[in-house]
This record gives sequence, C-alpha cells and structure tokens, in this order.
Amino acid sequence: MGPAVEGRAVDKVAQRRSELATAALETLAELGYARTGLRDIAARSEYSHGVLHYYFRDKVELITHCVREYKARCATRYDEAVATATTAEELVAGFLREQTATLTGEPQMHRLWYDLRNQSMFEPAFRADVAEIDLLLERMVGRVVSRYAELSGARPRVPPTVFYAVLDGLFQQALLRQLAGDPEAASSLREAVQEVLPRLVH
Amino acid sequence: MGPAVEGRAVDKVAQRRSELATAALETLAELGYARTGLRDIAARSEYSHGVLHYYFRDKVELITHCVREYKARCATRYDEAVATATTAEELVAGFLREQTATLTGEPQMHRLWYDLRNQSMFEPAFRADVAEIDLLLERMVGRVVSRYAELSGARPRVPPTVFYAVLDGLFQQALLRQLAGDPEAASSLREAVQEVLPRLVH
DNA sequence: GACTTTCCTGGACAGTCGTCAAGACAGGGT
DNA sequence: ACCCTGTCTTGACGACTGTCCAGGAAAGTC
Repeated sequence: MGPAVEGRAVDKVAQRRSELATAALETLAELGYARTGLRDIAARSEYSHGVLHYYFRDKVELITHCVREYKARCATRYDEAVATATTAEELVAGFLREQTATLTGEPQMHRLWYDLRNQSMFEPAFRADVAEIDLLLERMVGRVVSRYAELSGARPRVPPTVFYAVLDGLFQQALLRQLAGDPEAASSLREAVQEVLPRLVH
Repeated sequence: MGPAVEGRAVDKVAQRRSELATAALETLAELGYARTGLRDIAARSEYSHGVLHYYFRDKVELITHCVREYKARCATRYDEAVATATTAEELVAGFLREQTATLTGEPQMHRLWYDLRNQSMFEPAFRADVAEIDLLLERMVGRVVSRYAELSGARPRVPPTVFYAVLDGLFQQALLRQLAGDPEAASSLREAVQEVLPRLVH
C-alpha cells in the first residue's frame, strides 16, 4: 500500500462519507432530528444501515459531519450579490431575491439548521460545530451589511452580531409562517428587512 | 353521581392533568423533546408511567397540554414593568431586568420553547398551539413597545410582528451563548436591546 | 491462478419507545 | 355485607433504536 494509493483511498473514503452525509442531510431535513434513525438515512442512500458504522464512529459523528457539509453551502449564498451590486438598492434587491428563493425553495433545509442549532442547547457534542457555522453565517451577514453601508455612504449603527441576530429572527419567523402555509410569508419578510435595515445603518 | 360531585370530579381531573403536565414540562426542559420519554416524565411525578394514558389520550395531547400551561407563565412576564414604569428609561430598565432574569434564571424553560416551536415545523399537530403562543408573545412585546413609545413621546417605526421577531432573534442568540457558558451573554443582550430599540421607535 | 485487503450486507444484541389491558386498591352508595 | 366506580400500578406487546459482528462480495496484489 503505497502513499499514492493511500491518497486515492483516502479520497475514496472521503467521497463515500460525503455521499452518506448528503443522504443523512436529506433525511434529517425531511423528518427532523427527533424522528430520524440510522436506517432511515441508509434507506435514502444506496447502501444498507451497517455501512454507516464503517465510515462513521457514532451517530453523533455522522450528524456532525452533516452539519459541516451544510455550512459550505450556506456561507457563500449572498457573496455573488455582494460582488456584483453597484448600488445599495441593487444589493438589497439581490439579497432579498436570494433570501426569498431559499425561504420558498428549500425551507426544509433551514428548519433542519434551526433544529440542529436547538439540539446544541441540549447536546454539548454539537455546540462546537454549531458555533462555528453560526460565526460563518454572522460573517456572511456582516459582509452584506458592510458593503451595503459602503454603497450607500453610511455606517452600520450596531455590531455585526446584532445584525445577524436581527435578520435571523426575521428569517426564522418567516420560515415558521412559510411552513405553516402562509402565502405572504416571503413578502412580509422582504418588507420587514427593507424597513429594518435602513434604520440600523444610515 | 350528581352534578355537584361531577363538578368536583372534573376539578380533580383537571388538577391531576396539570400536575402531570408540570412534571412533563420540567422533564422536557431538562432533556429536550427528542430525548424525553413518557417514563422519564412519570419518574419525575409521583405516579407510574401508565397513568399518563389515563389522563391523556396521546403523547401529543400531553405535550400540547404542557405547551398550553407554559403560555400562562410567559404572557404576563413584562406586564408589571409596563404598568409601573413612569418614564421610558424606567420601562427599558424593568424590561431588561426581567429579560436578564429569565435568561440566566430559567434558560432550560426557554430552550424548551424554542425546541417545541421548531418541532412544529415538522409536526403539524403542534402548529396551532405554537402559533397561539407566538401570537401571545408578540402581543406582549407589542404592549411593551407601544408603552415605550408613549412614554418617550415617539412612534414605533415597524409593526409589532417585526418587533417581536427582532427581539426574539436577539434573545435566542443570547440564550445560545448563555447555555454554551458565555458569561457575557446577558450583558451583550442588554446592550443590543438598548442599541436597537431606540432606532426602531423614535 | 491463489491470497489479501477493502468494502458492504444482513442479522442479532440489548435497550427504549408509545400504547394498552388486566388487575389491585380505595371509597361511597345501597 | 356487597357491588360499583374512579384511580393507579404493573407487566406485557410489537416496533423501533444505536451498535456491533460474522461473513460474503468485490477489488487489488503477488
């Protein structure tokens, strides 16, 4: 077993892990943490339930790996809008478009994020990863806000942490309404963001 | 079995239900929804696990009853501060005192609320009750804000729903930090509220 | 070809889950 | 004395849980 082969083997293993983590993410998003078993996850993949303990030590390690995969998707969501916008209005429009799209397009994935973040309030094993993602999301919001301030020639009036908490609260409320079937959830969110944002940076 | 006796019997039943619901609330707050079984709940009460199906049809009905009990505690939390404050600063001080007290004093109860609210994103059976409590909390925040505006001779700049979402986002972030052991969680929350509030009502 | 290593399956394990029903026990009514 | 009714306990049920393991399948090495 040479180093080159080992390198390829490691990649292969990493790929399987990622493959299984994706199946786990889909299952968790559909059923929620409390109702998801390892057999449900395996059923969604093309393998049997035993393989999960071949690639992951624990259920905790599996879910932790899932959460790490999840962060890669979220952290760059608004980066394009930040990069391409040339005016403040354009940036807000791009931000709202993207936010609305995720709210109506993949609400399951986001209720999973909130579910796992809540689990970390009970299960210390999740806290480190959740905190890491939370920081990533906070920085993402921070980039949007600071660029918005730059384009509109103003200054953020509250720290990035507060911005993140405020926008997260608004999004979570909208998500709850969206999943309850409220057709105006998205438009209410847009309106709220447009009202709040200029008052916190001007 | 006359009506008078029946009336007393109904009270007795209601009292037992309440008693068991209290034990359930304590257990849920400690373990979280995903890890709480009916036997855990019964162990915390002075009865055995079979009695739960004597007073409640389902696990769902039990937890629903819990949530209904929970709301009675929360909805009046800030009412005294609203009633006694004579200046805007006094009202904010009272609000922050109460908010800090609940954050550091009973964080378990609040992570349970967020847990159950998240469960309602997956389990439609919880949605109606969760929505009801959410409305109650929103109105409570609305009372604080409108009184604050009145005392400071200003106007709320965003609707009550937005206020609730914003303050809830800030509180949830603080709760996450509090439970992770951050000693500055409470003071950060106070600071954030004092920064945000005047910018949304002036 | 045989042999070794890696990968994956399927079943078994010890628990726990929600649910239910049979019986014990108490108290009042007749 | 008896039964009746409301309470509560206890044990059991099938289904499900995370975990582990014996062994088959497949792939790679000599």
